[in-house]
Amino acid sequence: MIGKIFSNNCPRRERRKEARPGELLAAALELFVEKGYAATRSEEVARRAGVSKGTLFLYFASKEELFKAVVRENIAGRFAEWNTEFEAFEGSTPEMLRYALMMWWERIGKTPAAGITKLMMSEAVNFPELAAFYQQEVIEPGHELIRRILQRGVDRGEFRPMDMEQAIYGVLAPMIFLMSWKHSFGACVSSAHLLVPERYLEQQLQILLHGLCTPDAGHKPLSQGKT
Amino acid sequence: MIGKIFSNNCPRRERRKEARPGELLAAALELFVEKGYAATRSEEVARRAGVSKGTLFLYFASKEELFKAVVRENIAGRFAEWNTEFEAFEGSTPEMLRYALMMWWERIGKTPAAGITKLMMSEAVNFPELAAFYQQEVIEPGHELIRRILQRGVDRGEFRPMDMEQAIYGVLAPMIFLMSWKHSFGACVSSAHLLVPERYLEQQLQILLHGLCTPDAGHKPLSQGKT
DNA sequence: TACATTACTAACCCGTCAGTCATTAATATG
DNA sequence: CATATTAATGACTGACGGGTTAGTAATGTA
Repeated sequence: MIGKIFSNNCPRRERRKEARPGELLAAALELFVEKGYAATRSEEVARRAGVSKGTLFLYFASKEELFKAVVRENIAGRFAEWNTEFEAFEGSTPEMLRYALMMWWERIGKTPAAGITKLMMSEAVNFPELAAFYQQEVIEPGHELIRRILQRGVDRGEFRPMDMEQAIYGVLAPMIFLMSWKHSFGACVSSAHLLVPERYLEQQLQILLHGLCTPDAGHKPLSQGKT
Repeated sequence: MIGKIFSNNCPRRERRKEARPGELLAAALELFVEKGYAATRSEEVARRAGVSKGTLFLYFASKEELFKAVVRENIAGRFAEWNTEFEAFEGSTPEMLRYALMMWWERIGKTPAAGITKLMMSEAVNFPELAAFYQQEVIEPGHELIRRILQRGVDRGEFRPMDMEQAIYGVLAPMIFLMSWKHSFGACVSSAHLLVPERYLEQQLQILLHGLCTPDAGHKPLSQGKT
């Protein structure tokens, strides 16, 4: 755990060089997600990790470097793995899209890491260096991943030909909205219950695939039960 | 001639009690949208409105009250008008949905007012009082408006029956995402051109209505040109 | 002209926070 | 034990920003 409390006879100054960076990163992730980048006090990060502020700056050169390390640890480092996973996928592209959405939800969306994306949207304007970093390390790989899925669908005749760039945002938007909402108004009691992530994603997927309209002709009806 | 520092026609202290509030609100809107709530310095708002910081606090009790006034002026005050406009609408509900999206884009989305929504998503967690205010004055009326449109579609047999609350977010998400993106990464050069609002909205509408799948049977193909 | 009112300003107060550095103590070594 | 090394500390600094207020000047009124 983070932030041990030493009751009486414990030494004030533990020396644990190996463990500090990880504990500081964990504390930083929590606080950045909770309060945003600018509003997070480095002293509080340190305290939550059970050290003093000086120690934080011993392991990370600045608040900005600390944040970059958090992003690398929690998001940027995972794209390689996902790319290979999707190259091996064998089902239909609609299935692939569902799989991608659900996997994303399990591994990012429902975890604290989702808060980082929301945070970056919030602070990109005020911290252009962080924005450029995020653009390069997260946004571009993410777009590439979605683009490949959609292209596969078009190539196999499962999706209509489409304006690819806009369609990428069509897939991205529901996910980014979900993260942003969950970490903003979703955290306020009065509206927390209205948006139910799993149901929302399921419905977004149905909309993406079939739209809202009634099945005019031989159009398959909305069947939510099975894979 | 001796000590005269004010060279010519530049009076330092104009007295224009009537004009100040409007000018301060305009300056505040610009700066809040540009930098966010917390990052906006009240002194800069004052300077942009051509007065000193003291004067700002003469007209608005606090930074928070200033912000609320900006929200009222630019968003909250308009729902009544929109509600009556939609009650008089006579076309099909898909047409109504398109009209709503396009009208929203013209009157909010493409204006600086859109930045306020993005801003609120960013700072809701850190300023719960502002969040509650916004929830009450903007979010709830907005939801109600969308709910009415979707319900009309279902009642008239144009839309499938649906989980109404999640579907509201299905309509809201593309709009909110567009605002957020436009005012965050959209403002960074490297990705600004990728998301083209008008085309994005058009495609979102097509997706909402017809989905991404190929027209299995008598399903209309995607025709973007006309009304 | 003399005096009253008030819109406006500049300077100030007080709290906050990223980052620094002299000091302290835990460990290693002999 | 003595001594060296270094992980860890927390008081300190300088800059910043919301809000206040004593005082100034524009206007009104006689």
